[in-house]
Amino acid sequence: MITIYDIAAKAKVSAMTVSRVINDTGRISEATRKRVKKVMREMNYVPNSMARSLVLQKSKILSLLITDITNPFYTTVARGAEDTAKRYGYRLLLGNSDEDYQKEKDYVDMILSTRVDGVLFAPAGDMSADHLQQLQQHRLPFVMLDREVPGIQSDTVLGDSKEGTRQLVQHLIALGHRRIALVGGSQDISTARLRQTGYREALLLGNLPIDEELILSVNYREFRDEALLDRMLELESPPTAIFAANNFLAVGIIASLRSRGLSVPDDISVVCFDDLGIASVLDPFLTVAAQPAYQFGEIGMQLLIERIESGREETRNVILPPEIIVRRSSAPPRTVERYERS
Amino acid sequence: MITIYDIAAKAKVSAMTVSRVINDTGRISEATRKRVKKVMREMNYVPNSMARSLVLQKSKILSLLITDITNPFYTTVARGAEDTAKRYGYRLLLGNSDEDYQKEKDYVDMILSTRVDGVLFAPAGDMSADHLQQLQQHRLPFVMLDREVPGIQSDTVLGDSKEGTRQLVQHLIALGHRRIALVGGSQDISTARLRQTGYREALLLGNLPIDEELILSVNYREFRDEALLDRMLELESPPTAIFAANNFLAVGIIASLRSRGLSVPDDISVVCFDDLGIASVLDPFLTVAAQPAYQFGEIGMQLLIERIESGREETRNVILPPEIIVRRSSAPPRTVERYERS
DNA sequence: CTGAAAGCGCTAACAC
DNA sequence: GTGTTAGCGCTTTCAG
Repeated sequence: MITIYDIAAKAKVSAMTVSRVINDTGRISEATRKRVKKVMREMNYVPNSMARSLVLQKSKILSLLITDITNPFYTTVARGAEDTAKRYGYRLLLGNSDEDYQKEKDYVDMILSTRVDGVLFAPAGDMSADHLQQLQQHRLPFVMLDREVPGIQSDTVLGDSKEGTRQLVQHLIALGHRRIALVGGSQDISTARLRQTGYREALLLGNLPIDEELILSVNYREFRDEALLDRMLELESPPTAIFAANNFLAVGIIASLRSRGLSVPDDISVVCFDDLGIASVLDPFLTVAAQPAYQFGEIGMQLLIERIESGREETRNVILPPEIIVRRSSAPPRTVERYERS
Repeated sequence: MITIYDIAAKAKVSAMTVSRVINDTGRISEATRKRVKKVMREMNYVPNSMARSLVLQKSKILSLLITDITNPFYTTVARGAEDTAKRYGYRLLLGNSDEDYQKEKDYVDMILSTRVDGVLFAPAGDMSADHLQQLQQHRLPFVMLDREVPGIQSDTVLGDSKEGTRQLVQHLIALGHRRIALVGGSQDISTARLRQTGYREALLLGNLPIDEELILSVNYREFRDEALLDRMLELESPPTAIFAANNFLAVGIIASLRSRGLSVPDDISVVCFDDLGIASVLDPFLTVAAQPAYQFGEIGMQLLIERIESGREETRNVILPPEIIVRRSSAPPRTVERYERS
């Protein structure tokens, strides 16, 4: 491995001079600078950023920890984060917690030992508090992304789950739906809670009763609760519409419904939070509350980097509103349809 | 920052002993081991992996460089790579070249200076040879992913572009299509070349003439060549089917066709390489040659790690065959349909 | 404008 | 079983 000493020897200067050339610091005569640069090129020298990090006590590495790298929402977040990190000269260490607290913990340990300069952190849920506190204990700056965690104070970039859900459910009500189900996420995730709250508020505002039998809490990542869905569909008065708390749930539910011979939206409407990426271009089908995912990543990174570099102390909390996009998956319920036609 | 010396002092041992406890090396009495561990816990000590890397001359960091983090194919590759890296105790540095040689170069420099142990590398194209050679010069192990680069010898994990394309085009021919267009990628990308070759072979095998007017080479990442498409559609004898060289192109083309009032597959069939992730669950529409993306990432990582850890010298080349999935976007051409019905 | 010495946090090699 | 010494590649500080 070639070091600055090799360069120094060949260029007949000291290691310090080489260092100064690399970092453009201090005064150096144009002659030696040129000579050193030439030698570096000839020897294919690449500075060792690990060694640099060790003495500088900063790594120029940031970590992005997300919960599902396969979900188009987080994929786009990652793109925003990556672009922005690169623009500011940071490298990006990627972590995927899979909504799993244990994996998340492993990553936090790894992040700490890597001495990254900061973390853009999408928590798996409320129990991530332990992990976040660990970061705080080590004075490692972080920005919480997409979800907040009770008891943890930090910069945040969040959507507006309650408001988006309210609008989506009100859209269903306006279409004439009276029996609207909620398939939400685990209640230890802030967005899942807020989406349930938004749902309840919308029903209240619409003077509709809240039926606990129409409320499900399942795993965010994948819908496989066929039995629960069955039970709901076999109720005396089954739902005519379903609000799914995220895109993956919606897709799973629609697949389930279809396998039962039910059609969306003819038999039942489905709407959800978060858009579907390329799927929506091919087939604009799902009515959604689309969130500006790229900006989640971009703004999150900017807050993080700014905090690292400026040492800002006050926390900043950004809320990015969703956009309701009405498409074919939501339609009036059958009964109303018949009624209006008659 | 807490170091092993702090731990050593408090536990009344030498730094070396602490190091041995951390790494589980050498013989240590159970008593001191316990004492040291206790102190480490009390002081919230986390080893500094940078310092460790510096002396060990290996970082336990691998780099994943892909060309489009937004494409479901690479997203799934990333998931396979990430899972596997984690399983073997490696961290993952993420890079996104955007099919851009300059960005790719920036990442290669960054990778080199980070002293990662290896790279899983999806090259932007043939001109990535420079970058790959740079890696070789520095003896940095890498595995080429998805695309090969002429003149570069290394482990590879590739699909079978020619064969997949041949099958897809033969499927179109079997449906009765005689005028089949190719919308392919830039010819400095190995998969784009092979897909064009497969296309030509299929036509030859089907005794169909090759019409250069039906062959387009555009940017892989996004279809925005409306004028070229227009020209093709206005030919005296326009295509009744289009083979798109990847998923994003297919989606772009379908959107374009629809904006012209053309329906897929009623007016024109479209098939492509690579599936669409969640989009295919929601709406199984596109006929595709689906590649096992997760395995691209998983096997690529395994080859890389094995090469790093075993020092294997011979190169290994894995080919993962695609699976043809016939769906609604391909149907017999109108004329034939009429003919068969009469 | 350039250099020498010291140290970032850790571990390999060698004592005892 | 445990400790000492030296050094990984770099930059800071202080001299000159």
